[in-house]
Amino acid sequence: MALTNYPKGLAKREEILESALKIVAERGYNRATIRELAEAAGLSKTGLLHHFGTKEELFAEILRRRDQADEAHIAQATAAGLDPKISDLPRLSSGVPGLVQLYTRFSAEASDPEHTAHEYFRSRYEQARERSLAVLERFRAEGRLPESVDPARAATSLVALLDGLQIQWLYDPSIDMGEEVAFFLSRLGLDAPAPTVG
Amino acid sequence: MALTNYPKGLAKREEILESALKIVAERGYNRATIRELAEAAGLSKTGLLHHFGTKEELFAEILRRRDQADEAHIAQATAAGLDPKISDLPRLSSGVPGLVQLYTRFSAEASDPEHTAHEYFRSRYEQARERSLAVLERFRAEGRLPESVDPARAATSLVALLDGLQIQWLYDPSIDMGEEVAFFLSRLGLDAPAPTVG
DNA sequence: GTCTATACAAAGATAGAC
DNA sequence: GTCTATCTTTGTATAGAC
Repeated sequence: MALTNYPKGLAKREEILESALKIVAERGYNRATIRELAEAAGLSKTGLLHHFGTKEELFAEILRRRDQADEAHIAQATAAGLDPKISDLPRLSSGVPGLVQLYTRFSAEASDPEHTAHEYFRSRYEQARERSLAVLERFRAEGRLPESVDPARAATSLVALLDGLQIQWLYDPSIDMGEEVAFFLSRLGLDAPAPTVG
Repeated sequence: MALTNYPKGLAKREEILESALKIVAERGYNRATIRELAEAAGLSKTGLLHHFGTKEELFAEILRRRDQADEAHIAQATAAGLDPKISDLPRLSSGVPGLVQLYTRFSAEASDPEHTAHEYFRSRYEQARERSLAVLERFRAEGRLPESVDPARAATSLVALLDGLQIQWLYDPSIDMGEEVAFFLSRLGLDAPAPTVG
């Protein structure tokens, strides 16, 4: 099990991730077996495992990519002076059923401290809370967030809300995650305009 | 694969569920294999499967039991005139790591419409929203909930919050789910005393 | 390093005897 | 109603070819 940095290996990993992402997005996590992912990438089971070691590590990598893609979107929008809204977050990767399923299931599975991806999720949640907290504290400093709101509690709740909404949305796509988040933010007592990410 | 109603079968199923619940609660879902659950219940793999058909149905039944136990707790407290608080909800079965892991992972897995437990979760979420909505509308009628709050949105968010908090709590047990829920309810503008369930 | 073929273990499910 | 034996699928480990 490698993870080399040679050009050919890098390229192949990229190719594998891309086709795996497509399969998961289209057919869901349940149906994504190693054999299937390998075929889609045009190599044997073991050929695929050579690049990622285990199935779990492959999926962990897919989720890291998802995070990166979301980051990139936000950074790009910010650079373009678009001031991305927090309530737009669900419209990113959180709107792709297969990925949401992968993310939710994996986050439950990896709650076992022995799991390969445990540390990834632990620190991911920690960071999510910290980032939310930083945004809320900025609002506080700007006088846009009431003194009665504990930013730390609000940050944890916001992260939880995003996770929970994704699950319900899988069962009922008519749920408007963006509106729900906007609702929550408005209940925090944030004054207009709509709060931004960065 | 049966699910008979003969006394002996019923008793055995009860016994299986009880020992399975214990194993899942103690060691988590990942490590709970059919073989292990069968041994704990004192029969063979197939002996166990005879009673539930598939692994998935066994676990679905465990979750139904969890719901029923929670219901019973609430009903009992209500009968005793204790007026159970919404913010106490997380202290019920939501405080048992193995069960929370099972619940979360299963809810993600069963988002696939083909999954045995899909309908169970779909209607469970629907009911959870409806019940929350009913409570909030009662508060509205009593003049305790501001007109500015859309009860339906608040209900969906409340259910999502409970789900999301459980996941984060698996990774960081220092998160106080009860306090977070109380925080959310207070941001809805509910006046004291703390809102009750029934 | 990259990859294939073979072999293997564990899990869930099925068939049929008792 | 329960068991033994069998089958299939999944993920993984090993050996070795290019």
